[in-house]
Amino acid sequence: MRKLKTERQPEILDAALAIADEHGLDALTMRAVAERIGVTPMAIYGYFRNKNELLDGLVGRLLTSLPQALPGESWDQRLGAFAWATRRLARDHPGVFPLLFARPSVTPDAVAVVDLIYQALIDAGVPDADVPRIERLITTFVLGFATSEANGRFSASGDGIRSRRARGDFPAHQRLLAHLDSPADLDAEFAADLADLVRIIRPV
Amino acid sequence: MRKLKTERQPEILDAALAIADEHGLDALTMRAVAERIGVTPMAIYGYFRNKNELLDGLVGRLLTSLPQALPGESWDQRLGAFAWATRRLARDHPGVFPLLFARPSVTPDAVAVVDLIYQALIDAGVPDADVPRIERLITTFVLGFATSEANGRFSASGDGIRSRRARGDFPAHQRLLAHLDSPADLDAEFAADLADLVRIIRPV
DNA sequence: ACCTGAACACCGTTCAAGT
DNA sequence: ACCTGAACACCGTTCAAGT
Repeated sequence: MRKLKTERQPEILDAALAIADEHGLDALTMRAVAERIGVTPMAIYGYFRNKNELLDGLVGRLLTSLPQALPGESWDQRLGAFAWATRRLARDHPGVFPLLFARPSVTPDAVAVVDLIYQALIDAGVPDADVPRIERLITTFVLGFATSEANGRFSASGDGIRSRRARGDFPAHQRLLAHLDSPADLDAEFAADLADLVRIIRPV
Repeated sequence: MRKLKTERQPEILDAALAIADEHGLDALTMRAVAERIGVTPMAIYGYFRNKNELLDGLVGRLLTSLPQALPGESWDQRLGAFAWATRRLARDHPGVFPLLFARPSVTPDAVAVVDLIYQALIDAGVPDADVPRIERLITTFVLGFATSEANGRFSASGDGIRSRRARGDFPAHQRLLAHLDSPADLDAEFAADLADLVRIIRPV
């Protein structure tokens, strides 16, 4: 198992991210990355053992770009900052973002993010024994929401499609017709969801 | 745009699902599917326009296998049935399940599932205007939880890895050490999460 | 009406060689 | 120490042909 070079790793990840952002995840090939940094495909293998490790590197890159906690912020401010930053990440990098769900992240970058959330929950008064569960609850939702947006899972149901389906034997759709095709202000929806989730956390 | 044959579609989807279940999503190639049903790769293209449509078919197959609502069940029974069935689906088909997040599902199968949840929320007393948002909130979490499990996002943090990371500058991890490596009874955790979410729904 | 065969333009990755 | 060139074993998909 040869030792990997690290010098040009950031440059390679930059190129990979740019390709995915511009042309989608499918266009992210070793050959394309190589061409972008002006090198032969095989040169990449000096820096990443294979494509999977390159994708892991990309996930790490996304995670480190999340904001650190600022001193003096309240726990719900810190939680909100994390949530909104995550969502913005998905909007900025819709091609790569879903990888966060696919690859279990135990890199130091990932742990740092988790630690931030743990601390916020502790400060909120969540019992120690419940903190890890609530952390998974929150991040699962936030990641899921952001991934849904990145993949178009929400927007595809707007735009008249769903209401057109409302005939037939979908009685609840029929009843809710007036509420189905709103242009879906996802900012407001996300804010409302976060408020609901915080109600779970907040000590009674 | 030639008309597709439909006769052998179920047979093809069965084969595709079996391959993904047995050898993972990466092994699901047109060539492998063809071989499994004893046909040339090009024969598949008579039934699915391309590989993407075959994957869409697979998603549809998963959705239709979710249980219908039984008459006489309370709204939280119906919601719970959906949630647990979804999670079992992810355990039975970890390779394909994450596709549910990737592909916006507006097929009749998908709408049927959504309609079931809409009705449960209506019965729970959620105001009509809030029902679509709460539906997205619930399904995003349930799908996210099940996908996390299927992808090993949760289990990878158990098994000592996380606690080993707890040194260094991760103070919250340090404090929670005793609670980090529990073998993670995910059944109990999922149940607790659902109970918390139902508290959002249940009218005060 | 349904399927096959051969071919094309790609992949990720290996190995041995070059400077 | 770092990179290249050629090759291998795959992909999805096209087109024209077979029965």
